[in-house]
Amino acid sequence: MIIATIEQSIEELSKSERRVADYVLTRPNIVARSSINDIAEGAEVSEPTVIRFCRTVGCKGFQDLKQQISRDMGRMTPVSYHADGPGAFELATRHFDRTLSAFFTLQSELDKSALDAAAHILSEAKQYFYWGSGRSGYVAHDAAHAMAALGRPSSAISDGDQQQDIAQHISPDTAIIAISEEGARKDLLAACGRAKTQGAKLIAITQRESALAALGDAVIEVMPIKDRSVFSPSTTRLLQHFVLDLLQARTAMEIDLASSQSVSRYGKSRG
Amino acid sequence: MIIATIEQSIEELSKSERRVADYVLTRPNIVARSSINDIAEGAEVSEPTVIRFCRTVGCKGFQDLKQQISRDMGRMTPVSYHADGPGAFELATRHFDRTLSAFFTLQSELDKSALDAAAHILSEAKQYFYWGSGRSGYVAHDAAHAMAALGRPSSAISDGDQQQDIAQHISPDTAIIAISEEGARKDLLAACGRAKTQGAKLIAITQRESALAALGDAVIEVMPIKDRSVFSPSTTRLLQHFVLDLLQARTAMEIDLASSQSVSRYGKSRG
DNA sequence: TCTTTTTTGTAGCGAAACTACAAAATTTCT
DNA sequence: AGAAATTTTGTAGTTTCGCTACAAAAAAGA
Repeated sequence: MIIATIEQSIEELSKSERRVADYVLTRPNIVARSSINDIAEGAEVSEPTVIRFCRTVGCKGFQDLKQQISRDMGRMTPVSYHADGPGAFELATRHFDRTLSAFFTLQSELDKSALDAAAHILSEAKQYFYWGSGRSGYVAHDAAHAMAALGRPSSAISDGDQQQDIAQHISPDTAIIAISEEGARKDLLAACGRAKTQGAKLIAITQRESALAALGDAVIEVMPIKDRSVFSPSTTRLLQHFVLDLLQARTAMEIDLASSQSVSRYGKSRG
Repeated sequence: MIIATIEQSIEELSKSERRVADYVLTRPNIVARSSINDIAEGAEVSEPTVIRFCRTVGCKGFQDLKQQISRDMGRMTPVSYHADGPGAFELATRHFDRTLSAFFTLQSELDKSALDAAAHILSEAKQYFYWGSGRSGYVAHDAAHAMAALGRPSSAISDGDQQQDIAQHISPDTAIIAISEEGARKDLLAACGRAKTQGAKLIAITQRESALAALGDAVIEVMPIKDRSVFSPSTTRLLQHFVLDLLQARTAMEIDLASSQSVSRYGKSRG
């Protein structure tokens, strides 16, 4: 943001200060590693002018300017991540690129309050079912495996019929975690709907505004990555894994918190 | 990704340095605006210890550390505000950081010739077995599922005994893809050894210099991510998934290439 | 237990950021 | 145009900061 600020306020600057601005704008990365002296020499002004420049563009001092520039650079880097360059055509590079940018996008779009809501549901449920079909089925199994470490019974079902059978007799203290890229599978939707009428809570890990998302008590949005290249690996399932890791960790915290609070309520009252 | 680097190298630090690490990790934003003195006092160590800490985690000095932290904070503070609970933002952020940096590391260390070698083996084999235990088992199943799209019989076995049974009667036109974080499971190693004596080819997806790696005809190195934080999601398995995606795509190309060459031999000879 | 190695802190140096003040340069007003 | 006022820029100096050299303390090994 500081870079933009400098660009905008460049007209209000004095002659010398403008030279500093030019110098900074043309090589921000270098400036972030330079001393005042370096910049004063480079822009051919005196050191205090550099400091005055910092103040005029809204920084507390030179250190502050450098820091804000670094921050900006951090924001810039991931966006235009080696879009081209030697070997950009190469398979591994392209795949890396695509995967990383998918993660960056997820990072910026992830709704943390939804994550909290989901973790809260899980912390209050007594048992978990992970439902997913096809490739999401493996994700479900993996997540159930990991979740078992929290001490609650958790299992994964990747068969639609089984899901429906279970939904018939599900108890209200159960949480369903439904995983689906598109969120449109009929059998999964039916099973989830049935489970909800039985009182179970539903956490949906799927695409925004899908039918499954509409059903969920908490919805963690994971966008399906469309990729029409000949050999299309499913990046989405990596994101699903990631989100479920996050959910597990968050739930563990939630449970931990709840138990320590109930301890203190009885054991550590002060007065 | 200095934050993740610090988290990962925390076990290699000395007692005092670890206190600095704790201090920095719990308030990175403040540290980015502090002097060495502030941090020395806050972490209750001497100033040189702080500098030594910077060096151990790979920074050039204290300034460099601050700058990298600022950069990270820029990356971590996207559009969405962290207006939600105290824990959620931190958790998600750190997890993103850790995951992305793992991918970056993998990218820089991935041996593409090993990938080619493995793809070549797969293109010549008639059937595939994916072997993995525990959490790697789910990875194996997922990969086998995806590989089936190439038209070769492929299956996943996550049980050690079954692996050994199969190894006994394996045919030489089989390729084993063994997936293991540590690469030290005895039953898996025994099965792989047996399969090799039967003439099968072995592709190892595991850590460098492990026992399993020593056995492999092609070895794709995936480093295990040590993380002793209370709730530790397995980033390594994401890398495994990724590498297997890459392998699948590369193999598809290889097969495609081989078939088109044999076509051209008869149909497109030039002269 | 004594030696060797590692870890941590003390003291001090040089450079860096910042301030106070004065000299130019620019503008304003007669 | 020329003096006063104002703004802009630079010089010199102060303080703080980052860093290094070295020594003390702690831990590990013999």
